[in-house]
Amino acid sequence: METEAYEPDDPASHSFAGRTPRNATMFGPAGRLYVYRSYGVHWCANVVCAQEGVGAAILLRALEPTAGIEVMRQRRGVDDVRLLASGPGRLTQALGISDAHDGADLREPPFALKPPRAEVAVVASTRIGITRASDLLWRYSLAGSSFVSRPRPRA
DNA sequence: GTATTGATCTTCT
DNA sequence: GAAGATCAATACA
Repeated sequence: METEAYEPDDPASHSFAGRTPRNATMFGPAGRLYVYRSYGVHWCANVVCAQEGVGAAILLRALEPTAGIEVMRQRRGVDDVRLLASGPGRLTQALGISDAHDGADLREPPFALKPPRAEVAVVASTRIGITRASDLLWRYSLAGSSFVSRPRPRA
C-alpha cells in the first residue's frame, strides 16, 4: 500500500554514505530483501531494485493484510487490521521479518512476486520520518487507502 | 486531543 | 559522542 524510494545519490539513503556491512544487501542484485535495524528497536524491510553494485531500494512502509491476519494479530498484539502493518516497523513485526531474512531472494519461498490483481491509483507525496531530502515526492501510496502509516503527509 | 520522550543498534563525526 | 528511513508509552491541555 505504501512505499518509499531510496537511491545512491539520495542524502537520506543508507547507500549514500557508501557501502557498509549492514547495507551490503542494498548493493547486491535486485529482487532481494534488505533488512536493517531502525533506531535500534525496529526492523525495516526494503526491496533491492537495481543492478549489483548500485545501492538502490524500495522501503516497504505499509501493506494491507490479506492472508494470515490472525498470525499478524498474534505477533502485533492488536486487533485493528489497519494497524497491523501501517508503518515500516509494524510491517516487519507483522510479517515476522528480521535480520534472518536480510538478503533473502523474494522469488523464492516463503516469498513470491506476483503482478497486481487490478489497476490501482497511486499518489506520490513527500517522504515520512526522515530529515534530509524530505521534500522529494518519493513516497508512493494507493489513493484513499486507510492502510497507510498516515492518511496524508502533513501539508 | 496533541506533544514529548524512552528504547537501543549501526554508522558517522 | 550524536543522530537516524520508528513505535509506543507517558505527560500535558
